[in-house]
Order: sequence, then C-alpha cells, then structure tokens
Amino acid sequence: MENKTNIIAVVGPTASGKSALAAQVAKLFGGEILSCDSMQVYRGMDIGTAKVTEKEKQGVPHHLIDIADPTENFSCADYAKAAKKVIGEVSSKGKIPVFCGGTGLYLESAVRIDSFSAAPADPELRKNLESRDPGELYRLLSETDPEAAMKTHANNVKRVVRALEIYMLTGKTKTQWDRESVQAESPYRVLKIFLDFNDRSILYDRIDRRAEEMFGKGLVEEVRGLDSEAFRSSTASDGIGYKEVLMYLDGKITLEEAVEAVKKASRNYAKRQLTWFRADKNAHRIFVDFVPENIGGADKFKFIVNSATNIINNFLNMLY
RNA sequence: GCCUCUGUAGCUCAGUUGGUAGAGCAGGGGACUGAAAAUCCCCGUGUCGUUGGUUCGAUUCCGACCGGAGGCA
Repeated sequence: MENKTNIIAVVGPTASGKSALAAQVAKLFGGEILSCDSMQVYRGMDIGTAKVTEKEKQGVPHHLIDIADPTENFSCADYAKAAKKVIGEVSSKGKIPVFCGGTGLYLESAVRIDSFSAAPADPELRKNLESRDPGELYRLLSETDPEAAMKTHANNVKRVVRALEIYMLTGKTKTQWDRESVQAESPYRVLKIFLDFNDRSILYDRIDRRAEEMFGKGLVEEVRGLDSEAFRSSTASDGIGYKEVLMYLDGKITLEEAVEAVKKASRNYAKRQLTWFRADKNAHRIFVDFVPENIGGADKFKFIVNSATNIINNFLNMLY
C-alpha cells in the first residue's frame, strides 16, 4: 500500500489553460508530462489540436504525443497500454507522472482500468451489425447482456454494437468484462486537479478566440496536407477543426461557416468535458476564472499555480 | 406619397378556420470501459411589434401607429 506510485493529473475543458499549469507543476515537483488527449496522439495534427510547442514545454519532457499516424485506428486501450509503460519509465527515474489533458476516458483507462476485454474493434463485424435494424440490435443485446442493455440507450447504436461485438467475439458479456477490468487495489495514487469555470461565457470566449487563432496559424493548410482517402475514413478526421475544414475544402461550406462551426463544436465539446469531470468526485476543482479581485494580469497564473501547489503538497504528504 | 408583404423563444421560422403556441439551431442538465474532439438521453412561458375596436373570449378578424423588406411614382 505504501509502494503506490503517486500520479498527478491536470484535467479540464479545452482552452482552460491546462498545458501551462501542468508544465509549471512538473517543473516545481520534478515531473514529466503525459498528454491525455485523444487527438494529440496523432502526428501532423498540430494546429487543430493546439499541441504544445517546444517553448510551451518549458524544457519538461512530454509523452504520449505524436505516437500514432492519423490514418491508423487508435483507441483508449492502445492509449492505456502506452500510458502505463510511460508511468513506469517516469516513476522509475524518480519523477512524478503528470497527466495533462481533456480526454477523461483516456485518463481513466490509464490509471483506473486494469485490463480491457479481449475483443479489439472488428471493423467488419461492426459494419455488418450497423447495417441491421437498430431495434433488432437492441433486442439482441437485451437477450444476451440485459445489464448492458439497461445502461445503454437503444438509440446509441455505437454502444449497442460494441457490446454485441464483445459478446460475439469472446462469448462473454461486456458487463462481465467491465466488472473484471477494475483492479480492487490500484497500484496508483492519483490526484486530479480539475480546472473549472465559474462563468462559462469566459471559457466560451476563450474557445472562440482560440478557434480564430487556429485558422490564422494555417489550420486550412494543415488539413490540406493531411487530406487523403485514408485520412478521411479515419477517426482522426473526425476531430474538431478537421472535419469542418474538410467540408470547406469540399466546397460544402464557406470559410466563415467553417470557423463558426469549429467554435460551436468546441463549445459543445467543452460542455461535455465539464460534465465528465464534474461527475468525478475525486477531482479537486480550481476555478480559474475566480481569482481575488486584487490579483490581475500575470499574477493570476501565479495564483492558480499556488492553489495547485497547495493541493499537491497535501496530496504528497498523504493528507488525502 | 401610394400599394403589397412582413413583425411569434437568444437566432431561423411553423402554427392557431378566434378558446393565450411549437420545431431546428443556440443554451442548460446528464450518461460514458477498444470510434470518446466520438456517440447518445432529458429540458421550450414567450408582453405571439404597440395600441384601440369587434367578440363571452384576440396572438389569430378590423383600424391606427411604430419597425423591416419589396414595388409604383
């Protein structure tokens, strides 16, 4: 129990300032960054994913970025495997793994889920199932795995298909697999710091501004360079900023409409992220837009770093 | 100046043959174990432009007025 690996995670919605805080925390506590972002894993997708620049890394090693090709299928299980390896490497050097990112599922996959089902995605089977009547699929799930059916809405075809896929491929239900996937005694002690906003419109303004900056930095050119048949049929091309620009390149929408669509999708996404992290009762919240009146400008960041530092010190001193 | 059309939820618009109204988007809430920046679920009271009139009753019909669009001069 006392041999557990301490892990820090800075999480929050897109454009909340995670990267800067995480890098600072890593510097202060002797850590290395483990990116926790389902799109930053892809090489060549830099502008649209707001990937950290060398300067922003501040000399701190960053892992789990650029580890996959945009045309390949990458999943949370692949991520978990890679992340666990990096956790081991970093901690064996005596450094603290500092996760930083907004993909909640990826973080949980790495630190909480011990093993995944023995059923990797099977594109053929999925295609086959998806071509069938959704109602029939759901009925099938209700018969084979009633518990999963109960937890999954019939309209959520993706999830229904996945649950069926697991059963068909392994003969064991998703419910069973899930139950066995979480280890009773985790090898990690995880501190999550959640950057939240008291006034959401402030977050939304930042998102809007950042979307415009992305186009200014050449997002359209980046997407043009990635464009190919293989890219278009990949998960990566579903990323925010990428799918909209592809529509623009196809002449389906104007550039202005693309910019607006990216803003909108990012805002909607941020809200989903907030929902995810809010549900996590173990996450320590810091309201980054809620600093004392008398603190402004560059001191604001300092204030946030101080808040995080206090939380981390308590964590390292085993106060919680 | 005259004529026609138009003014309904933050936005775009339905609708009520007169019994005070509903969609999409935005927004809010939620779920999430191999696609997760994905996928899915739930949430719609608003002076129906203003003001008179007709009516048991008007957002709906009539008049005037105030916006907006177009046409004729």
